[in-house]
Amino acid sequence: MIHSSALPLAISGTAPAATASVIPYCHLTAHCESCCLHDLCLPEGLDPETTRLLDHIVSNRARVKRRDSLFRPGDAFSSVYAIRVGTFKTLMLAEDGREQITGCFMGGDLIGSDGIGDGRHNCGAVALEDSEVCVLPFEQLDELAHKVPALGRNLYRCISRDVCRSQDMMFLLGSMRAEQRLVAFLLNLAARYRARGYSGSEFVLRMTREEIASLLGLKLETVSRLFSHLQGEGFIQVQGRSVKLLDSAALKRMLRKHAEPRALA
Amino acid sequence: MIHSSALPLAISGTAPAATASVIPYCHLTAHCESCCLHDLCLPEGLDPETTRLLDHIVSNRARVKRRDSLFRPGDAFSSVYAIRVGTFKTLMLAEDGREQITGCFMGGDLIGSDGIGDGRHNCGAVALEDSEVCVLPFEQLDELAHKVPALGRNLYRCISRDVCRSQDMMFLLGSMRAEQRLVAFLLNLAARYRARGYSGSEFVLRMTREEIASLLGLKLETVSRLFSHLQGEGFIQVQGRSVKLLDSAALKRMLRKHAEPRALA
DNA sequence: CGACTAGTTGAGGCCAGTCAATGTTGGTGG
DNA sequence: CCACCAACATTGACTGGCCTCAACTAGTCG
Repeated sequence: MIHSSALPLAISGTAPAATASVIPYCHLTAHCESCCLHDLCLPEGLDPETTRLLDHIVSNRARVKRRDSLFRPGDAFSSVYAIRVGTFKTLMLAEDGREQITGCFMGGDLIGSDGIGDGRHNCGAVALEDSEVCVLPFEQLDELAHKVPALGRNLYRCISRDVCRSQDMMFLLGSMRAEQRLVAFLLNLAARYRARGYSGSEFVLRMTREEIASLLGLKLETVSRLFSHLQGEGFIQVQGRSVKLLDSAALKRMLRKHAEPRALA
Repeated sequence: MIHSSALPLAISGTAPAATASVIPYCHLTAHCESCCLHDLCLPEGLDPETTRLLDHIVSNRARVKRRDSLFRPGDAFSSVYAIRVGTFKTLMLAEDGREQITGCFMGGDLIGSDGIGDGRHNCGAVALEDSEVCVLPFEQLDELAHKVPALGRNLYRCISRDVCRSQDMMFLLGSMRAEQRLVAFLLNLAARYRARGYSGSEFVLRMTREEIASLLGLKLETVSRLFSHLQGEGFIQVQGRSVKLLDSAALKRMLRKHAEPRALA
């Protein structure tokens, strides 16, 4: 059982008490300017001076332990968060407690922008491993953006990309079969790891089968079976959460057609 | 057959030639200040002076005829659009030409923000009936937002709400059964019509069964059957595209449980 | 060791998809 | 005005992909 509700919140909405549990992060090593994710994150393309200004906005950098919530659905919105290290899932809760995972985010991704709209977070964010985020109080961010147009632009861009990401996900959920969904998920992960300088053909999943299933609108047994099947076909190699993509070209081909009526050999 | 690709574009990306086909709209009746959608749209909460400034930004108001595209997937991004009158669907195209509908938008909604991210529209927007939009060139909008912080805030809010809307849709596609999806869709429409001063219990669908099916990740026959079934249960009344919600409470109850194990009578 | 979590695999059932026939509606032209 | 046609919608019969239920394995932690 995941006692997520019993675990202490790393950061919770605006409650001052909660921030006390934030483990202080060494500021010497944490500057946008020198951050290796610079080009994937908010400061992308900004000049050094602006980057330094942005650096001052980052009120604190927080560690979030595995399974802790960065924010929860319904929490008052105050900040957006840039992931420095680690991985997060975003989720929504049904009335009966079941969770629907809506996204998987890694270093350089900005999360929490869903709260700008009406001051409350629509989804929650939970760390999939011990992680670190830069806390960007939105008030201050917005203020700085008015002084530095380029930053405002970048912020719009980040949020807009979130819209696109969600649209892509709706496309996946609305029009792909189970196997295609998993393949699309794997290829998406691969591309994002590659963009971050890691191997795009060999990586470790941060999610359980159940979490992957939830994200893809499937059941865990189905995901497990699909992994086995893709391995059987020689397209991938799976060992628990370690995945190796053996034939990316073949995988990409699987996304082409909706349901090929079994073409002849 | 929908010859959408053969139909003239009302407005297409940045090509100046395309704007020639925009049917000029009577400017006398089209001011944000006096627009009845004022409170649902970008100028929400802005003071009269700012609203007037925003009004000047609206370079033109365009009529888009039924089945015409306002923008297409891959089009260069230049503007966002506020719907004045009518309804639009947004869609994405698979390689094989099939379309996946990702949203349904009506008066007051802002569409096109998916293009801010990387300068190209991720999805397309097609009018479901003869419609009118306010064209908001993003460059100018952004510029004005720097002078008027409140406008910038509203713009962030609008885009963020888009993120929430997409998340809600992912929740629907990922965790609801067919009937629940249709019910959620109907209740969502009802709420939006109500917010616009129309009846929330009796309205006309702007989409075909096939379009509704695509939006909900189903097939048209399934949607048709579900309509018949909901009518049979006495929850709604359907006649083609005219829908009457007879028992909203019962409909809302249907969204509660994932799959009730057939409770006894 | 026992308890628990995570993952795999099998058997069977059901929901929604597929295929197909028919009915309905709305626009167009004789 | 009606005939005609195409698009839209409904309904039935059947199928199959994914879910459900269940058993079993492996790894981890107190």
